Amino acid sequence: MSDELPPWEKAREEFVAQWGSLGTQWGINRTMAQIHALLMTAPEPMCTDEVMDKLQISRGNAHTNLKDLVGWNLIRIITKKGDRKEYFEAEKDVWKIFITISKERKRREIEPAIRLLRECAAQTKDETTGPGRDFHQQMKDLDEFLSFGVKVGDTVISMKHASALQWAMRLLG
Amino acid sequence: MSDELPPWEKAREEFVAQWGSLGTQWGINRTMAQIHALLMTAPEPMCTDEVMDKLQISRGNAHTNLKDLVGWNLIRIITKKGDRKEYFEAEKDVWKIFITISKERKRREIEPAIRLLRECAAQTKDETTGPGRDFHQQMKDLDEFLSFGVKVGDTVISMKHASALQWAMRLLG
DNA sequence: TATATGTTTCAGTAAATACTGAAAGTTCCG
DNA sequence: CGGAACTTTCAGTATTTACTGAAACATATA
Repeated sequence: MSDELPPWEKAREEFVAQWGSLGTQWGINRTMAQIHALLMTAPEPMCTDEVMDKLQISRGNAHTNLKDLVGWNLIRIITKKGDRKEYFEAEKDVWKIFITISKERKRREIEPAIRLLRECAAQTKDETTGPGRDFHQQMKDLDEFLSFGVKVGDTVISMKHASALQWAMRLLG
Repeated sequence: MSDELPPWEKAREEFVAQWGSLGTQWGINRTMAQIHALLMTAPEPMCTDEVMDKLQISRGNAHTNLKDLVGWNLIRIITKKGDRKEYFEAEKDVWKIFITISKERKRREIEPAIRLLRECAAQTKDETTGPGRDFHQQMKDLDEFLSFGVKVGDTVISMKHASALQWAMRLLG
């Protein structure tokens, strides 16, 4: 019952474990981050049972988090012919991962915030003096900043990696 | 016992409540996000008791989260002469808030990730074939991407708001 | 020094979140 | 149809995280 791990798998296990911890700081649950790390470093697509086995987690947990990752567009389902199982494969291209995460965060986190800010600004648009006016202005400032950020973000994620790189280099240069 | 709220305070209460919910999605606890929202929209610095009262939370909770926000450099302590109480005031300038949050997230979330990636890359630097080599390359790609992102971020947050704006405008074309 | 005013800590508890495992559901195939 | 192979759901439970409230601590002032 000796488990001889290829040496790189040792590093991989550390990566998976630690990436999980880091994920929690980002408001991502540990298991989801671990599965993502596991698949990002998988030579081949993996099925649910393999994931369960590697991470020592239940079927329900593996299933839920795999499907959540599919929902984030960070992994996709692969089917092999003559095999009814679903296999999962992660996007490995760093630029594409970045774009995917940016889009999802924009949709889930930034846009709702902007809606709130506009709602609050609208409710106070008639305030023209004192604290009421300041509040209105603060809502507008935050809205403007986030909206502008979204616009910049949209431009960047519409770029090819090479163009974005070139553009960023000019900034650093 | 009627509580006549100035109309803008109605909007403010919604803002505080909702900002709290949004915060949880970012991995920030609800109370901390609410206090931040409260102080960002406070006409005057507030003391612990005022925060407790407005948000209906305990002294311990208020205290812990106020101090955490001070630790994030998002609010600062104000003392008034002839008054022993501590008052808290939030940074209201949107660009400064952005810079502060960027710096803290870099320190708490990005830098540890980079350390992990380098550690894992180092452990596999001798892998020259097959999955081991791919793993090594993936660690390097992720490292390079994040490190480059940090460099760009550092440049941006070292800029005056106006310069950053001008630069971003050029991108949007 | 005694007291008043405020701050900090923390053990206990409450609430939110994540996980398990088994049952129910689905699809394919003989 | 009947059952094998796989996926999905979800009630119950475990774990983590957040919160309370009271006691301990600190400091200024009478």
